[in-house]
Amino acid sequence: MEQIGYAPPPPNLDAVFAALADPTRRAILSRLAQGDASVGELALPFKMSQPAVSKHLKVLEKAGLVQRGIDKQRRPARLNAEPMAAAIDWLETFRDFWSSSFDQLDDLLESLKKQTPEGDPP
Amino acid sequence: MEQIGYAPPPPNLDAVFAALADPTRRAILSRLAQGDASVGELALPFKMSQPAVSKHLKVLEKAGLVQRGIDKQRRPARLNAEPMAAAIDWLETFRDFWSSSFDQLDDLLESLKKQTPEGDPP
DNA sequence: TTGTTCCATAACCAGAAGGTAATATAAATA
DNA sequence: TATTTATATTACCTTCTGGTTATGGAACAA
Repeated sequence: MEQIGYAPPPPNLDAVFAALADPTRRAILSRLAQGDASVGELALPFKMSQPAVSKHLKVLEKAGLVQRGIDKQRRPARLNAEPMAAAIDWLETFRDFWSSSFDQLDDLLESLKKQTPEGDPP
Repeated sequence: MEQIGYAPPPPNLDAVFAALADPTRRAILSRLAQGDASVGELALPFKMSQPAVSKHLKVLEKAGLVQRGIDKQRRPARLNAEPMAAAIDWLETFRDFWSSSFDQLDDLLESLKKQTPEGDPP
């Protein structure tokens, strides 16, 4: 028995969000939250070919969301949620903006009477 | 002055995560966190054509992350972070899995000695 | 050894994504 | 009215994505 692919790369938000953008992959992650699963086990409930699932797993793996093991002929997948924390970290920087969504429309109407204001981007 | 596109659609995680998967779009969102901006203002710092930015804005709009206004010839974009909350909600369901990332490798090694366990998917 | 199970890989395809340049449109300005 | 400004739209191109079938290889089982 072995383990491959040590030292998962630092979370790449591009890859992480892209991986999460597919419903099949999110379902796979949810499934893996209940325990490791082989490719075959994952392929069953989704009416999809086995190679398709292998592809999805590879996308999840490159995003660091899944690690693979080796167990006889199987290559069990295990959830690695750390990149999700990175995604949340990024999203949290916007937290201020969804607490005050009340009079947001009023704000918009108001702000547009003046000219558009400040700001220099990345 | 007017406002268009009322009643933003309920957050679609597919669209939200896909929108977030592009670094230009994340940069646009960060920029908008500092204040509304017109298309031209957004296009400047990114060395990209104006139509490209318009496309990105449309993706963000469909994901509900941005609302557009009308101010004379301008169509200022405003951040709407609510869909981010939905994204976080989904991600938070995995929170258990990134607190215990210590001996995760050991866990993996251990679990693979037995057969793969339980679980029935979506 | 032979077959079977589990998975990966290759080749292929249609459609979506991300970019461009060129053009059209709408509102402000001269 | 003519021009300029701000944005959208169109047409086009290339690359990526998500799926397929077919095939190959490794490990177990008979």
